[in-house]
Amino acid sequence: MTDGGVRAAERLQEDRVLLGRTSTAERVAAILRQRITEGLFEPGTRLSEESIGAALGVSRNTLREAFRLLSHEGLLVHELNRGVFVRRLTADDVVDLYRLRRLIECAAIREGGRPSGETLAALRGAVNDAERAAAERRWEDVGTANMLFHQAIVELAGSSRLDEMMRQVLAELRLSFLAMKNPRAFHEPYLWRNRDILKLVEAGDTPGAERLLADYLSDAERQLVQAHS
Amino acid sequence: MTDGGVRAAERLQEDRVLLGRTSTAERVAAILRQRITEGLFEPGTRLSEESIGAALGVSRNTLREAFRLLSHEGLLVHELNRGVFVRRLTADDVVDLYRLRRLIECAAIREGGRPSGETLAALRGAVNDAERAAAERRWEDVGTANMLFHQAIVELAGSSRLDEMMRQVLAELRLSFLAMKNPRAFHEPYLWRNRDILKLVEAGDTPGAERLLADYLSDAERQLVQAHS
DNA sequence: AACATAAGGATCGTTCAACGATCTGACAAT
DNA sequence: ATTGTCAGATCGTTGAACGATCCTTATGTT
Repeated sequence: MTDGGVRAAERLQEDRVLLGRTSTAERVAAILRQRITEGLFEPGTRLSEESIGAALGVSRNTLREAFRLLSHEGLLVHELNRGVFVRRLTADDVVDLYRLRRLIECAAIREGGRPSGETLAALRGAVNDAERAAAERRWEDVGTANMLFHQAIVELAGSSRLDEMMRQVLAELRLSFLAMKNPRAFHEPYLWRNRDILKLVEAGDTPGAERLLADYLSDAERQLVQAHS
Repeated sequence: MTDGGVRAAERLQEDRVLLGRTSTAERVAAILRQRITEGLFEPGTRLSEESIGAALGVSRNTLREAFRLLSHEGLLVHELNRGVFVRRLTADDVVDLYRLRRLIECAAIREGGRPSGETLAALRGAVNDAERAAAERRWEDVGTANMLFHQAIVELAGSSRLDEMMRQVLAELRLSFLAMKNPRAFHEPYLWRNRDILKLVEAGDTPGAERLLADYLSDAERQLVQAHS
């Protein structure tokens, strides 16, 4: 094989993740995740193996695997011999989740070196997506884009495990967003604040970005805690 | 019901978690976890559904649920249509894991308020267990007790989710301990360092404890990274 | 000899049907 | 009102089955 061929083959290795086929259980989990986060299944409701399995056309065994995936994400809670339920978050849960967000996101900004081109693109893309969604009055999508922005913030640290932890925190947090009756009033203001944070990150002003981020998180926590009590 | 009866019933609610029975899949996962961390299954080996299922006398479906649990803990990696393998940690993995340990444990010490009687007992118990194991030359158990000590450190923060994250980090880290050929030389020194950290925590010297802890983690990381390259 | 192709076996992914175990709710007995 | 009992619903687990995918080996081609 030529040198060029070797180099091309090496580059292809990066595409292996794109090639990742998904099992039926994972696809089922993705569907349920979507339905839960959009509020079709309210927190506390039980997800019957039989009815959902029949509705989706998958076997009980496969559905159970999907349930287990979502339980590990924190979206469902599994009670032995009783089934799985959509998680119901308490105010304490929200406090705990925001404690983790502060810890994870601030550490990522503080200890993350120069942002790679890839994450920088992700940050800008998330802000742009949020603005576009806001312009079209799709407030749920604004929330999603905002969350992707913060996921990208964590990527600054360059730790795959930290990324995974953040993913989990945000997945749970989505449940708490369901409690906000006015999505626009809740999500829209953070759009501007994210853009401000992005500017400081781009300028290399780490302490400033961390300060803005901390304020952001405190405000969001306050709103959500109030909605959960 | 009398007032006393009501109060007693309320207190019983705290015991509900103790009542948690375990499914077969969870018990199977516990067995496999034990076997993996004690090195019976070396990193990289494939765990066949058929042979292990037959050996343990459980069906393939149940075994697959156990595999999924351990995959989420990071002990196994699942490759579609190829099966599950005992995770093989790289030097990069060790670096990442220690970055998380520093973040989690230092934050727990820094932000944790007065230690509750319960966690204080756990901290002392872990140190005592480690010393007893060392006296009896059970070096693997010394390592286990040391890890329980650091788990208790994280409990200082009082965050159930942080506890869970730490559990996961330590579970993966166990895999890296397998690479150390001399368990005594590796585990024994940390016994004294843990006792020193405990003293400072008891004395309320938070910054001092954090400093000792950071040194501890740096040294351990260095040893493990070397063993993984 | 190097490469491409094909065949075969092993293992996984998924489904299905079945039975025992457990939970829940309702009704009867005290 | 409390307790005991029972039936229905649902979960936990099993075993068998079949297609899909991967790996290895054998075969053929250049």
